[in-house]
Amino acid sequence: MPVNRSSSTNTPRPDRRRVRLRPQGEATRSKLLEAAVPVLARRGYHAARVDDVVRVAGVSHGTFYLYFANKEDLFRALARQCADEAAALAGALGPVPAGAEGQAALREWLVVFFAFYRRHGVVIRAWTENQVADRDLARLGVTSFGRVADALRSALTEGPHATPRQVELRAAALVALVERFAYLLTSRDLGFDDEVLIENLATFVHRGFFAAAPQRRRHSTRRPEANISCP
Amino acid sequence: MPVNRSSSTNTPRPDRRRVRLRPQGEATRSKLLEAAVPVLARRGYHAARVDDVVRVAGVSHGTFYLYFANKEDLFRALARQCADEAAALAGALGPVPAGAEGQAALREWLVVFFAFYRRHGVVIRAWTENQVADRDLARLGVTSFGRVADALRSALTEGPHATPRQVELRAAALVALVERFAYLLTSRDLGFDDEVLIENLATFVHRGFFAAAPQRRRHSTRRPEANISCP
Amino acid sequence: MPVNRSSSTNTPRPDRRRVRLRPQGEATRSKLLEAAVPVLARRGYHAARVDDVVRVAGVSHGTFYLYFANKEDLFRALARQCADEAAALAGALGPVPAGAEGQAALREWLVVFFAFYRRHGVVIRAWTENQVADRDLARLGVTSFGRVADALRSALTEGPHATPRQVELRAAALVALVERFAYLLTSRDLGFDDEVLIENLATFVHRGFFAAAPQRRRHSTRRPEANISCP
Amino acid sequence: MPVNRSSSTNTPRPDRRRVRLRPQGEATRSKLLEAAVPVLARRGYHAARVDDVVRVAGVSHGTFYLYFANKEDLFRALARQCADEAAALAGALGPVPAGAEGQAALREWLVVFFAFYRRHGVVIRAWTENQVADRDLARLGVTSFGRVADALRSALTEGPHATPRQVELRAAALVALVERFAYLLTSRDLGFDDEVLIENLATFVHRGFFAAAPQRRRHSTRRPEANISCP
DNA sequence: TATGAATGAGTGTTCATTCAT
DNA sequence: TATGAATGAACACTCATTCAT
Repeated sequence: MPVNRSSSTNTPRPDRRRVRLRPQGEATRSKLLEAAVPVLARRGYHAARVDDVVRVAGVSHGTFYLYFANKEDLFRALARQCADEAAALAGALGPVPAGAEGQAALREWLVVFFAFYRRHGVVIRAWTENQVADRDLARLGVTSFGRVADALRSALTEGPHATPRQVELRAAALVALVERFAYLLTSRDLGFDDEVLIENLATFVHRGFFAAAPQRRRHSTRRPEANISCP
Repeated sequence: MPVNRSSSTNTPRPDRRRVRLRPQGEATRSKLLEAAVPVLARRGYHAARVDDVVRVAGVSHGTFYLYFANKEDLFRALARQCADEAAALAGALGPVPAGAEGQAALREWLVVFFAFYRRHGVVIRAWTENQVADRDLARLGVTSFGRVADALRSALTEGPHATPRQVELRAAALVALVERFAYLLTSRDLGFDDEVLIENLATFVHRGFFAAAPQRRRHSTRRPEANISCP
Repeated sequence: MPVNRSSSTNTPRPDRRRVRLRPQGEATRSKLLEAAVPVLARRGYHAARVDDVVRVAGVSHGTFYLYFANKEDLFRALARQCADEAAALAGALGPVPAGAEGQAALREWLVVFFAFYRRHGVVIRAWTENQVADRDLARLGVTSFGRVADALRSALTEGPHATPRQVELRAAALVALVERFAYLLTSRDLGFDDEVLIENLATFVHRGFFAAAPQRRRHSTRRPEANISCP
Repeated sequence: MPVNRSSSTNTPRPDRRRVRLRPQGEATRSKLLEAAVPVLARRGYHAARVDDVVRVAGVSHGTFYLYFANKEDLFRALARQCADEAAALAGALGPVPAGAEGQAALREWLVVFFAFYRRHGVVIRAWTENQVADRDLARLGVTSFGRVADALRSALTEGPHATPRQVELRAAALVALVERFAYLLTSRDLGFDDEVLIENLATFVHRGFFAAAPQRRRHSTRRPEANISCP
């Protein structure tokens, strides 16, 4: 397995890439970007081969290097897309009040998050698992994911006794939980229906993290089948 | 990875591995196993090079193949170790009652779990992320991790309205949460002190998952610094 | 020979070989095929190194694997060429009557056979000596060589008392004899001139195998130098 | 495949081999020699691994080098055994008169030859196919086989018009024929019964090569099933 | 803009041989 | 005399990248 010869500090090599792309070029570039997603998803970043991407995209081997300096550059482009969407995602989470409308808002956001994860899972995992050698790229990941964490943090109801530290940790726990569920949902079949899972997760997370103060449950009238009763 | 790329009916390869090992051989095998952990941790399974392992172990390249048929076989051995410890880990979690002693028990178990994760993180991640091509190996992972999830499940207080399905999902959430925190704790510096993190996580998880029924908090007298107040 | 030593269910290797070749590619492929002949002839199949083949062909190491999946695949390609020519060879042997024209026909065929052997000796020997592990390949050998044997068999004059079994055995003897002489002729210097050897062999074989019925020799008028008198 | 690092012109390296062997050592040496035969037969000289020999012999890896300087040395020892038996074999062929007793004598000798070939086939083939790099070893082969050819030659009835050259060629043909049949008989199943094959071959060869002068066959009374009628 | 061809450093694996016990 | 352990050069094969057309 030839080692990744192109590191973060690349010697500037003759870059044949066009700066401005005509429609056809843009289309090819998109095809490659599209093709990269399933390939990376299936094999992971390290094991993904340019050859696979190229075959899926239906272009020749050489064409790849017309649009990307190297494998990492492709990943960088994908990461930039991901970062953009992550910013949008962070912005999409408004206040999550304690009531039923808060839970609904949370559920909607989770739906968006899962869709986001379904597309960018590889990149996200490469970020969350330190697989990225490139400094700038890693920073981009931290920033992007941090933004989402920030959004969650500011949405979290800070209990009266919660220190910033505690809120931070709760936000981290929440991100971890949501990310991991997204991973499980998208990668392997958990045996749970998507709808049900999201509904339950929303309930669960809303109660556990966003409810202003837990009420003593007395007369539950919800269908017990479809939801997780928060303990 | 030069894969027995070869053909239909090749001459059988001989497997020179020792069956019974003397102390010296056993020591070398252990050295290799030990050496593999940091290498795999640093590079991941696919990118880990046998060369690195043997360099860390301080043995020659050929020696490796005296003890393992190939890279995957080394991984298999590591996985078996991991599976054994996972079984022990699952057995180590007794009942987690609702009170303070329950939280203490949970914290102790988390300490053990984190130590376990620190050693076997690579294997666990390879399992949880489907990086393992080998069927049996994957099954071993599912089994092992499932055992831990089972232990958690049976320790979970099943609320009056909780269906088995819900308990299952809660167990999954719990495993995901704990595993992810272990990952974060062991791989990158979260900026949290281990002790504090574990203490907080124990509190957090205990309240969220194991408390029989949440009481309306009124006058919290705990040091707010050291704990996360469960919402 | 790094054999797909690997394990149960490996990631499928991709086979980057070109399907349709342009003239340049076709030329390179031919170069490799050509180069393989002397290399295999000199070292035999097992000891032949890909490195030698590419050095002789004057291409890089990687190029080899652009056209052949592995060493065995190269051999397979060579074998297919050989099989094709063997079929032609079998077809080239018409009836071999008892007279002088029969002997001449036989001699011509021997010339062709020897040329055939000179090119495909390695493959043929690998076949006749069971060096081929691949089932299909071995079958191809049996078929090809069998075809030649069949041609000889049907050309053999079946004496009045010859059972099919006997004819079959005689054909086998004939093939063995001719093959072995071809081997001796092409591989080491027997000290005989090619022309003379072939002429003698033709005479010898014709008399021994194809003459309708041996006549009592009385007054031989042939030049004793150039021929073997059949006993 | 590590190349054969020990050539014909070996640098004299510390030879730990005992000069005089005690009974136990002699026994081990014999075990190795015995074990080498099937291993070489199955894999051929180049592909035979010391490891296989050692496993079959049931001794340790290091023990091998107590008795043989290297793989080639083992082969040399085997070759010397073969050469000795070849000499005996050559001596065993007395005159082969034209009559029935001549044919019987020939058959007996063929039986011995086939047994000889069954044991030493690998060595013989390595000789006849120039697989031996060592000069002296190759010469030993030529000598040994030549001795057998000489025996056949001197046994051949030299027809009135046969020049020495012709006799030589006939002897070569005879050796080639017999050797190849021995190979076919011992290595793969021809579908012929051994007994029948030898009987037929004896008849065939005797008529073709040793009969003083062929008589015009008129009233054959032989069972046509069991024999090949010489053409 | 696109392509098929070529490259070669890198990596996994084998196996003859040596060595310490 | 015997052994298990260790070695490392040699070899098969991969794949990111460059290039000529």
